[in-house]
Amino acid sequence: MRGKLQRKVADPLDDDLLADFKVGVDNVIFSVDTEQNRLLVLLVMRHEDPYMGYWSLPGTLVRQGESLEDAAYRVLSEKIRVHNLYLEQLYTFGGPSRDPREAKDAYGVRYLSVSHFALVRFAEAELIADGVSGIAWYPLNRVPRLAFDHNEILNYGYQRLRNKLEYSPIAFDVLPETFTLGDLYQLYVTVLGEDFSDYSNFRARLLKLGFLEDTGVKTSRGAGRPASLYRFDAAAFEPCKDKPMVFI
Amino acid sequence: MRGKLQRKVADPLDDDLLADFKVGVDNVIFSVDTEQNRLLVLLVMRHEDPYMGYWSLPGTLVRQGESLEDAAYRVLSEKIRVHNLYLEQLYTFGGPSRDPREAKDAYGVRYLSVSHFALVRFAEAELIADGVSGIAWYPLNRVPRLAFDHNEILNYGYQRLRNKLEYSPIAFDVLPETFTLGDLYQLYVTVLGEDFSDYSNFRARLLKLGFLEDTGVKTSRGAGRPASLYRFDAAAFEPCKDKPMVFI
DNA sequence: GCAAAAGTGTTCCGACTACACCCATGC
DNA sequence: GCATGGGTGTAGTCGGAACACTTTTGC
Repeated sequence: MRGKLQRKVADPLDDDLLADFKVGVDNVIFSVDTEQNRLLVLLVMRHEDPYMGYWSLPGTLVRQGESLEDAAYRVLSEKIRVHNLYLEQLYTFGGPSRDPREAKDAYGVRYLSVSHFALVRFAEAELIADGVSGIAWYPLNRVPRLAFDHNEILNYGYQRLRNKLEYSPIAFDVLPETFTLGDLYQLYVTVLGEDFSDYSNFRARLLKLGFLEDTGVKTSRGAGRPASLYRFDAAAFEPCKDKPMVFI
Repeated sequence: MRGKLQRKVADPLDDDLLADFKVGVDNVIFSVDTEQNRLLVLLVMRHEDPYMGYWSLPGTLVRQGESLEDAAYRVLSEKIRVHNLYLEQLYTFGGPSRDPREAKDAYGVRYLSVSHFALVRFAEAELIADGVSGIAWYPLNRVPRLAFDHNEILNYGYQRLRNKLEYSPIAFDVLPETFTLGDLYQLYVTVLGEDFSDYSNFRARLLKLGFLEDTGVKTSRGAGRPASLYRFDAAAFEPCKDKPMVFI
């Protein structure tokens, strides 16, 4: 049972010293409601101990044969129906005793959380209500005390969101196929804050980068001059890849 | 045995579906040999299957009661004696079948690697030879095919090193208490490449930032004008924190 | 003196800031 | 007309790139 193959380190070490882990995936799922200028995060209500009655990040335990990323996508698809999204791994939280269940377990099973960060298109995202479990978009500034260390994970995810938005084209993963520069600006303002940049400078900078294609089609939304619809040109963006591109 | 507390997801799910994990920590440990202008990574030779005879990143399995970070520091301290270093979590690699041992195990135990990235002071680092296991600094451009997915992890770590060096003051964690601006420049050139910046511009930029304190002491190394020894002033750096500081 | 390395200064140019201003629509 | 939002232009400024130049040492 405990043959040579079971040993990894050079000096023979009893397997009993090693921790056994259940690995969970917790997702920080963001969405931007451009109508109301709000940055939202998806939370679910827990109906089991520990932390029964607390809101938490949507998560799951990783199954056999399932990759971490697959698990992250599964959590997401169990909670919302959405086509356009960006998802990446965030950080792994794995200190002992971050999960109260550890103490109760004679064999010292540890619970580790590989957190992921996602940005989804709000207009398109349809929450899946399974009858019992609560699920809701929370404005970021009204998030309550969450289960486990999920507040910490959420903060970490928020930092990542801001960085990604500044240095990567993830906004286009979450905007419609065509969009106005006003839409794009709104998205940035909602996440980064009102004073991150002047609109006309933002506009000039982005157009100069050359990967936004003007479709020529105009759209009118209520009062004001109709806006051009633009399209993100992935091919034209290629050269900008790797290069730090700053929207600040 | 499988009571209510054992269940996490809303719909009852058999625990047998969940994967059991052993969690490993693999470290990408970098060091800069400024004498020879080489970027080095620490590798150890494997003496067990799988991948017996291959070089690999130094790693270990996480023990009971041990945090991920603790495990990372333990690996490091088992391989080298060093006082000054920077260490942070890198990424978690956890796809199924990334470790050949998984297939042989009837219970489908998975091996997950929480990789860490470290930068240590080369002059001070003393390798710990334990008699049997090979251990060596490899120049980054001469790294062979490594065990597992360690080449991929190494690449990921190298990207992180470059980013950190550009945006964080980690260089000062790994330089002596006092150093010349030439030393600092050498470090940057070795990691980022010859053409990352002109020396005098690099110099002017850093001095203007105001967190390098001139000790007044001069040092002469062979020919050439003696250089001032500088000290990193952590207090003066505080305001620069968070702000993106670019050395490019 | 000469080479080598440290340190200073200067010019050019592109990029970002902060506005002012024109354009096209709904009402 | 006028409010509203889209779109363009410009003057001032800051900072980085490139490179010339000076200073201080060893030999």
